[in-house]
Amino acid sequence: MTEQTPVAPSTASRSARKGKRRGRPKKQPNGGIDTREKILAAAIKVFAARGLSGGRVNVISRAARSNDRMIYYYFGSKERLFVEVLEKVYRDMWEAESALALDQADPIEALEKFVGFTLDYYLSHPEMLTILNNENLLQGKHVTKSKKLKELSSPALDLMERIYRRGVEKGLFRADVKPLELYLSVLALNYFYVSNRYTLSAFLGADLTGDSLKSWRRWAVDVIVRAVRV
Amino acid sequence: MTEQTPVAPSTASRSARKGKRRGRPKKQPNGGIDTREKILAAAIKVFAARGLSGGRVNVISRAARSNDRMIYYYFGSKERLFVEVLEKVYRDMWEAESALALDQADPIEALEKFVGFTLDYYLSHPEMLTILNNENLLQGKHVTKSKKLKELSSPALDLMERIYRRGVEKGLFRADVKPLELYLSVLALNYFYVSNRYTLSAFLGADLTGDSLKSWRRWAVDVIVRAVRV
Amino acid sequence: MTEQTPVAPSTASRSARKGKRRGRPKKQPNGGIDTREKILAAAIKVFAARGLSGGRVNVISRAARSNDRMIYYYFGSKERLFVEVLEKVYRDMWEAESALALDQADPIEALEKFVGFTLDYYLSHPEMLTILNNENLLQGKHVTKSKKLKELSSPALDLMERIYRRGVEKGLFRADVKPLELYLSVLALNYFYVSNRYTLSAFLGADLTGDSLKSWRRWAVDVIVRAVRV
Amino acid sequence: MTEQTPVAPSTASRSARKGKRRGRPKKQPNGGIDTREKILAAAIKVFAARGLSGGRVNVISRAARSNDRMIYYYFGSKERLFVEVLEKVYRDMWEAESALALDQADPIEALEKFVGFTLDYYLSHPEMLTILNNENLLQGKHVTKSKKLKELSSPALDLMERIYRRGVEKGLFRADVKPLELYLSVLALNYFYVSNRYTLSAFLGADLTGDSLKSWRRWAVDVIVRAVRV
DNA sequence: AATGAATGAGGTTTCATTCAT
DNA sequence: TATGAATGAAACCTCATTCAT
Repeated sequence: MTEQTPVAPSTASRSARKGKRRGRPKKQPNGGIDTREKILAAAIKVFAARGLSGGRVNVISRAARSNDRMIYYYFGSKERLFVEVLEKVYRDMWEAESALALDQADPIEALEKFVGFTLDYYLSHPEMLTILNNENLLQGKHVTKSKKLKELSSPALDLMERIYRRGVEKGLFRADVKPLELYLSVLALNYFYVSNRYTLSAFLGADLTGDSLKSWRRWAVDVIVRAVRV
Repeated sequence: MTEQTPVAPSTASRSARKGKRRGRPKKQPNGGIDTREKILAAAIKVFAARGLSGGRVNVISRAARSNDRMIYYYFGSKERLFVEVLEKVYRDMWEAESALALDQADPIEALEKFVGFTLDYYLSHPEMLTILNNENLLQGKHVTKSKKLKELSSPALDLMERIYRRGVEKGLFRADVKPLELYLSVLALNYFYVSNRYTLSAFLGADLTGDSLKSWRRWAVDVIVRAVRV
Repeated sequence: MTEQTPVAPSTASRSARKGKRRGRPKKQPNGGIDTREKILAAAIKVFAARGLSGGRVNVISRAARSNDRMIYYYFGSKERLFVEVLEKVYRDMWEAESALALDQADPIEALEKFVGFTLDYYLSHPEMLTILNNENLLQGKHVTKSKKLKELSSPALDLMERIYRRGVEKGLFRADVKPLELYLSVLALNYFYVSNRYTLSAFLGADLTGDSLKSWRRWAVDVIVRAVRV
Repeated sequence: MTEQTPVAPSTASRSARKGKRRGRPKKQPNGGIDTREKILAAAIKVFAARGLSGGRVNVISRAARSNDRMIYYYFGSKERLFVEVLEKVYRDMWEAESALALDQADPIEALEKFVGFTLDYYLSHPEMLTILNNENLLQGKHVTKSKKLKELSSPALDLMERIYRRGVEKGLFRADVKPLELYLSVLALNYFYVSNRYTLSAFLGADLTGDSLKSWRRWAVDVIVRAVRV
């Protein structure tokens, strides 16, 4: 599920319908809620691939095998659809983070697993990165608006704090580290690598998948562990 | 039904309208090249603020105190303008990097300075980040196209390689580090922090300037140094 | 120089403008297909009067009492609209030709009627000529594209073949004539006269309507009949 | 010299010039009048290939290896350039017609040669046809304006009158024919065939060159001769 | 719940033409 | 004579959105 997928080659002209089609229009209701989900899923792909302003309502509805009108029916506007996309993208990530059961593990090992998880999540959900980039472009405009997002917050940060504290208690980690900064560093190393792989590989002439990726994974773990180890 | 019918009074070719121009035209040629520069500068701002698809040609030309037409005169299309913007943004950074004179410095200190430089550059050139993000969104489409960009490459990577080698020679750094990964890590830590400050501060409820920024600067240096030190 | 700068007050996505619409929108849906027909009819007039490149989308939509957008809604592009115009113009002529019931008539008389019909059709459908001229200018570009046109073909050619054969059987016509060439000659004589009347009358200083037209009609019939008569 | 030739692939974007070019502009005067001729020649091709409204000033200047400005320098406007094109196209044809020395020949043979000449001229100067078609589209607008054109007139019509008179005198031709109509018929048969070859061959599925052309040539001569012979 | 039709505003691009040197 | 720079007007086309059924 890369942002390369369907999303339609963007050229397809919406219309040019011939005068033939006269028989009653074929409405195919399917329970309703289903359409909503399909639109949301399509919107994630499209916004991820083209950004907010580049993602066309039309392209989304087409990718959802529905029609423009339904987007307004369910979401009211393109922008509100985008907010829902943001919410879903975050919620999905937080759900995945919640499933991480690292509280019992050895702190160092927990750290390693957390780094790996982050990298894997970004790799398997690249849409998350581009959508966040977009939100950063707009200076957090929608994130700020969304009540849902403000109410929640990343379970991973809490997790990181717990891991860190246990590491300190066990005498494994130095005590003068801010868990938030540690946490952000994990994100940073992985976010950058995944998000910038296209421009990077253009310059470095090497693709950043395969062995390079494995090497980076080891390196990122190493950097993080060394950052806290006494 | 002859072709004579209403269809409007007009005239087949636009030239027939000649002489009707009213109000004195205010053309203020200035040697040409100047306009080009102004457009490029304006485009950097606008694309940085709104992205490629969100950055309106019209807004750019106005910001450059010129008119749409000149964009096409000098650049041919919005997209080619974007490519030039990309080129300029990279070139500017590489020029700044070239001014770094860290070859004589103590390797550790050189590393520290390099981290600091990167952070400062991103902070003072945030347009670089959003423009790169956009390019990543488009999967490096334009970077790949630009011959200029492919021919050049970051002086900083070379610099980092030299610093690292000297550190190893002096017995300060461990020998099993890939300079490229070290280099990317410096970028990653700073890129992420600056690029994501809006969404991050929305979630973390704290702004990431001021003291937080100072703290991050120290932390980033620390992370990098620890990553290579024996 | 942050992306915050002036650059205009706007908003990245157009949707933010919502709700500002003033004055009541006057949409007058009419079942749809009607608008399509009106556009097509208007397009015939406009393209006939100004050619493909001279025929402005804007002028067409206004003549159809609709708006530009609907042209794209129904036809996709100006060029596809032109193709449909071509198709319609041909189809209309072929329909008219189909109504010719000349199979029972005396071959000579049938020939005469056919010549007259052609002249009359061109006179009453001058748009046909200019549109065809345009297509010839473009070297048959659109005719070649249209599947519909390629599938069909002029009933008149068949008719001409039948008339000719009967004439030969009855010993009225000489046997060494190619019906296709005979047919083309009928078109040629009438096409030229009607199509070139403006330039011709400019040079000849006489208008080609009225008596001149009557005279030409007799002449054309005469030429064609003499061409085949034994 | 078909209208297919250079004329530039129409896609070439006029500008997108880089900021490099700083040295003094290279003016390469060449005697002046030469440029004028080159523009006129280029304009004939371009207007022939695209019509008046479709023929871009820019494309013309480029095809003439000059620049837009020179068109205005020499011709004042696109439309006046078109008028000159019209004039030249007519003048060239009249010159060719003047070279026809058919006054001594046998009337029948003269007729045959005249038909052949017309066909050949159209075939070798297809630009003539499309440019005339264009002028007809515009209802003779420019032809009417041009004083030069009105002062002159086709030598061929005079020639035809002389041939016809001699034919009548010799008892070869019937006496009740209007030479003008005879003349127009010659033009018509050839004009139609050459002008419509693209659309015709699209429908008839056969190209109209080669053998078909030879056949048509014989046929046209035959039609004309039969039209006047007693 | 679902959809075809309609639309205003504006987006990118092109055009003929003029200015200034 | 020649040319680069500049420009208003408009061309084609697209977008998000609403109406009406």
